[in-house]
Amino acid sequence: MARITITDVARVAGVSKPTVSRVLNNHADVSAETRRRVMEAIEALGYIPSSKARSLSTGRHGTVGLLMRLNGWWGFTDVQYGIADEVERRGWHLLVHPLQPGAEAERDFVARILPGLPIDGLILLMPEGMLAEISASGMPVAVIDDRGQRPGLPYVESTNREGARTAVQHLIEHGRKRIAFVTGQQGDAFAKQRYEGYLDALREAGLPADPSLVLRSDAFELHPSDISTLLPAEPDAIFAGWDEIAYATLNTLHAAGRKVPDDVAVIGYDDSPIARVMFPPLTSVRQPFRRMGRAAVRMLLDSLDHGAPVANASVPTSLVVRSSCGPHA
Amino acid sequence: MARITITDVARVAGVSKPTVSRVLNNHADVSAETRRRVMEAIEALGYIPSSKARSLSTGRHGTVGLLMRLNGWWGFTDVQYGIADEVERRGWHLLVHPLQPGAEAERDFVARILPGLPIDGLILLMPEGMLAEISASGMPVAVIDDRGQRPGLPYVESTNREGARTAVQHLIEHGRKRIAFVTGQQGDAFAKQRYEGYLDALREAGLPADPSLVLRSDAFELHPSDISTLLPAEPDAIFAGWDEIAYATLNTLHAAGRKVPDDVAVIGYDDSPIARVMFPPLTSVRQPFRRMGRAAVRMLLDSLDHGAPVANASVPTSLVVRSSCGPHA
DNA sequence: TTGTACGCGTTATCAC
DNA sequence: GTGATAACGCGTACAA
Repeated sequence: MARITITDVARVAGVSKPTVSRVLNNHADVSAETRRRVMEAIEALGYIPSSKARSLSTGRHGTVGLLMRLNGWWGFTDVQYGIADEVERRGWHLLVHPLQPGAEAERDFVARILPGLPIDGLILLMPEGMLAEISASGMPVAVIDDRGQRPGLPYVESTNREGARTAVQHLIEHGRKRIAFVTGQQGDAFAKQRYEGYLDALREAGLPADPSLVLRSDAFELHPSDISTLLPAEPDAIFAGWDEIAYATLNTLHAAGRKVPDDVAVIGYDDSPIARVMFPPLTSVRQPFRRMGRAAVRMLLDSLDHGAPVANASVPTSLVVRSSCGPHA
Repeated sequence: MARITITDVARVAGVSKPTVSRVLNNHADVSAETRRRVMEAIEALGYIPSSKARSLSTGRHGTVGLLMRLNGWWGFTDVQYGIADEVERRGWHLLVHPLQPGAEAERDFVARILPGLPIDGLILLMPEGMLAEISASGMPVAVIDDRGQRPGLPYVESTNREGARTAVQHLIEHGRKRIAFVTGQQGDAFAKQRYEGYLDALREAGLPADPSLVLRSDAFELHPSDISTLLPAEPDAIFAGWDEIAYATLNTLHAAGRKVPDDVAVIGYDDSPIARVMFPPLTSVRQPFRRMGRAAVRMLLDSLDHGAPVANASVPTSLVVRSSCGPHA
């Protein structure tokens, strides 16, 4: 049997095609009686609009794109769920495109692939280099990234500075006084902000900022040999820039014979899947990945739908308390 | 400036629209000379086909759907990457749709949402209940699931039985003789298959199958109080049905004062992100999630493109050796 | 408030 | 091997 089209609905309802279209798109200028008749016909026929025809006619796919890289980062799924859910809530769809690694592949993507993708906007998660080119290509974009501001583009970040402050406050509430801070990628905005939050908490508590308790490295990965350089300063707590560093910190402390949390409390950042199974289970700051995805969608679609101006969003973190900082206060 | 269409290309190349279309779609019946002229015009104009118009004309979106649930499972990203990559390789696209939890939401999905999605086929990852309804709705489907066969539907699984056998062989090669097996969800196919593989390895090595070394539960989560019931049988190795159970097993052994791997070796299944950070780091069987995603795409598109018959695939696991089974043999 | 006429860009059909 | 023409199903001026 042939597909049921808007023409069939119009015939059954005894109206014209455009009237059916008006009803479908909630235009105001349709009488209640006509609208009812049309709705009945739609229901009776089981009519479902053709997204194909609609796309051609409107010039829109009703689809938002999301790029995904090979080296799957554990938080990706959560961000994607937030995006997908918000997108569907607004009657749009989510297209996921795998991005091949390498600079050349990225250039190829912008030049040859992106223009052919059935999408009306793109959400970029921690973009590496090609942001400017994409944006220049005319594709509307929203960025989720906490490694630096994106002037002129809508972007979402989480409250790194406040999250870090909360973490250090937690340590202070547990009676710690000599609190160390370890991070890698010190050049990135998020690492700087977490350091600022660390200083904020110390200052508010009237604790001195001791440089010998701070290790900020450019590296992505920190090893026990790095972290152990902090031990002579006798910290009674260590705030790690993210959970992987907290893991290396725990190993360092165990190897040095320090008990966690009795001798040294440890707190991480990100609440990654590994936090729960560390020894001891790691207290950590959780980033609101789903909400960040949602916020990005809202910014993108608001600008697409009714030309909303470029906006930014900063969503708050929360603290997940386990046992690496000792018994609750 | 207006969009460049097939008409522009035809005009510049001095041919008709259908001829350009034939070139674009690699139809054989175009002379080499004409093809060259058309390609030149395409290049010169920077023409990019409209996916919108193409969809309407062909009746296809060129898009495959993937359902995603809220309770993000850690392996989802990998499967999705495999799917996305294979889909793009074949010139299709991937649409990700969030599935709301609850039976009612699932019914609503099949009845009202699915027919309106811009997709031509659907990949189901560990579907819960609605598989039959979806399949009955006429939407082509491929299933990735290792919890049981799906007669009449294309599905992908991994070699659970062989994977388990490899794990137990690994323990045997490390000199272990009293090897225990712990699993939950014993009713599911994958748990049964892993048990079979465990028995296979014992049999091949001439080791007795001691029932007091086997714990098969219906539960999803196992606790130290469950697992410790195995200890009186004095196992020198424990094969856990999956990594979460291995984690509970490690905790149980530590609490009982058994050293791992000296007294008892432990091996897991899945190579989940937590395996690496356990104490000691867990040796585990890795499932080829990306390849499973790829296989599902191939089955789905082959049947969509040239009506390939319903097929199944079983992709092999691999062993990731860490230190929970002692030094290498 | 409703209907007529047309365009969106492509592919398929059928001549030539 | 190539070209004219007709769909595909919907939205939208514009007219009534």
